[in-house]
Amino acid sequence: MKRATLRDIAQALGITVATVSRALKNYPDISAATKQAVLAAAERLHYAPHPLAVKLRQQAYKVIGVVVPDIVHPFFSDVISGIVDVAEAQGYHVILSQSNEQYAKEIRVTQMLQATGVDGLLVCLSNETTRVDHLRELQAYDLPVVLFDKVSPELDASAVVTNDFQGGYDATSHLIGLGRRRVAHLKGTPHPQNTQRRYEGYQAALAAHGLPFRPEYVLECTLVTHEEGAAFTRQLMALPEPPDAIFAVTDAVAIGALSALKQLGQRVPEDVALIGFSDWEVCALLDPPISSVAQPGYAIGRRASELLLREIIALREEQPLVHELAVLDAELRVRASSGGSAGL
Amino acid sequence: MKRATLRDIAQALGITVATVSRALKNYPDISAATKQAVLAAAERLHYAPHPLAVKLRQQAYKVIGVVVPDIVHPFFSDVISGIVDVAEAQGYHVILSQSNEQYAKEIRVTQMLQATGVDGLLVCLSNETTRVDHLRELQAYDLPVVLFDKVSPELDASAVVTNDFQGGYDATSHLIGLGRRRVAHLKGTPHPQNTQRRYEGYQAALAAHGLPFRPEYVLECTLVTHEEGAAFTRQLMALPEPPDAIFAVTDAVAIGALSALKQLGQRVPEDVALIGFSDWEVCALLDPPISSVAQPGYAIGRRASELLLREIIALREEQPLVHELAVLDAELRVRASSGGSAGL
DNA sequence: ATGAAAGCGCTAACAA
DNA sequence: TTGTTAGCGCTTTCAT
Repeated sequence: MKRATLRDIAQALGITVATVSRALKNYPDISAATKQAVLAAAERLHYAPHPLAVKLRQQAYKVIGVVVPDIVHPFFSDVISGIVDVAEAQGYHVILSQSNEQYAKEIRVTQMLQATGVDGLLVCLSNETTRVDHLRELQAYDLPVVLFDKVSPELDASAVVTNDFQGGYDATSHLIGLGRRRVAHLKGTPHPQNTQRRYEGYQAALAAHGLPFRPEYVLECTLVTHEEGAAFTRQLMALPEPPDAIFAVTDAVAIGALSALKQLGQRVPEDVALIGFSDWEVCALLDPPISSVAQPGYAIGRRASELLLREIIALREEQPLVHELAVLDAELRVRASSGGSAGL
Repeated sequence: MKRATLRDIAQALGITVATVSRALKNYPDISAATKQAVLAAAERLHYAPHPLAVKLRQQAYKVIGVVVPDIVHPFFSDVISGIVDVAEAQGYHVILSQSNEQYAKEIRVTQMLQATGVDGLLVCLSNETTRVDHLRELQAYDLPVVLFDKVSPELDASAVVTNDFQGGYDATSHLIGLGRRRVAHLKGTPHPQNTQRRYEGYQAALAAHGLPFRPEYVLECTLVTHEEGAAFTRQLMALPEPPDAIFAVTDAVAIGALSALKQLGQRVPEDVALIGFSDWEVCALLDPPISSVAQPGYAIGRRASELLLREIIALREEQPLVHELAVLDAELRVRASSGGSAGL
């Protein structure tokens, strides 16, 4: 069945497309009779407006593009879900792309998305990305861009991020609050900045509680795998004065730390308390369940989507557009690995 | 900066848009001089074709719509990733929607996607969905639809599914091959059919190995949570003759079974061997690591995407379109919970 | 209350 | 080799 157009209806009724168009969107000056006839014909012919034609005419696509490093990732699934929910509620659709953490692919997909005619772009930078010219370029074409999670201060754009500093601070304070005085940190790399902020939060918490910063208690994970977590934990426990608590930059690292500790015969949390970051579902299922700091993925997605849609609308109405940085708090989820009672 | 159009270039050069259009897509009959001039002007003005105009003209959007019950789900993430990879390689974009397992929302989003003008639709039916008229309707408008994972024989369309029967058969045979003779199954509900097929595979494996089907060894999970898995496992172990192996319809159920078994002092796999379905990442991290049957999510996404794109092209070229049902095998991942050596 | 016509930006058959 | 023209399907101003 061929798609019905306005002209099909017009011809069937012996009137013009203009009249049909008006009847369909109940314009004031239209006779009840023609309106009925048009509606009936539209129904009968299964008429639906051609979206491309409408959008070409109105110069608005009602589609936003999203670029994440990796679709298959619990955090990004959450974010995407938040983005989609907000966008759909406002009649927008979401086109999804992944950069696979590659700078070159990020450039390619952002350009493809622009070429597809999206009204705006939501981007989480890849780990490889240090320059943001490809995004500045898009902005130069009046395409609003909002960054989330992994962002860059280089780009003059709205952004939504987790409060990693607060997360790191809370995790460390929590361990100290348990009475631990030798708190180690398995940190991430300086770039991207997210994990660096967690490290700063760790340092700030030590300072705030009057504990010394001991460089031998800080090891830098470059792979951020559980194997690395296990290896570094063995290294920490081999110190003359081993730590009595470990804050891992990520749950993968924390899981590795847990298995290493168990293997070394250390009790968790009695001998060594442990906390991770991200709050993967696994954390709750391990033995003991691992405490973790939950990132507000869904909320980040919603917020980013809201900011972008606002900018799209502001742009269309030629209103001034002021960028906003939203920092959403991470939430401490205490479980047995840093259990309050057992740990003291 | 306003978007440059063909006319901008044409005016700047004192030629017509047709010539510009041709120069830009290196048509044969075009003078080297004008071609250079056009290219230079296009570059200077940052010209990019307006996607909506191109697509309206060519009646092809190069966008496909995807409907999944839930974006935040490891299996669907895999599928989506496969879909996106294939689509992007062919210059198509992917619009993502979720039905939240609700029939009404599924209808709404499929219609929204049609209204957005996608070239085709990839749908995983919600658990609530029993009727498929909303999809037949789309097909009637020449919109190709390909189902995946949760499909319906009611719809005359291509489909891509996991071989759940084979997965259930393999899991059960594996347990029997370990020497187990009292194999229980924590099954799913009859609808959707996926888990029913696993159950049928279980039954077939019993029969194939000459073991009796014992109804008291089969319990139906309606919530499919780990709490339910734990409760049913306690129920199984309270039987006069408790099972020596359990095949759980899902990893969540298997995880619950594992914790119940440990709590009851049963050794896994020595006393009771255990296997789940889906191969969640957690499985490998638990103690003992749980064997599971992996669903080929990424491959399903790729295949579904390929089938849909093929149908879109066939439709455009008015070629006959023959539907295809692709059944992809599930893969047994043996771990310690059904460890070959320890279990005998 | 309705029609005629222009135009969104692009492509392509036909002319010259 | 380039221009002219028509048209994709729709909206909207201007005229009637």
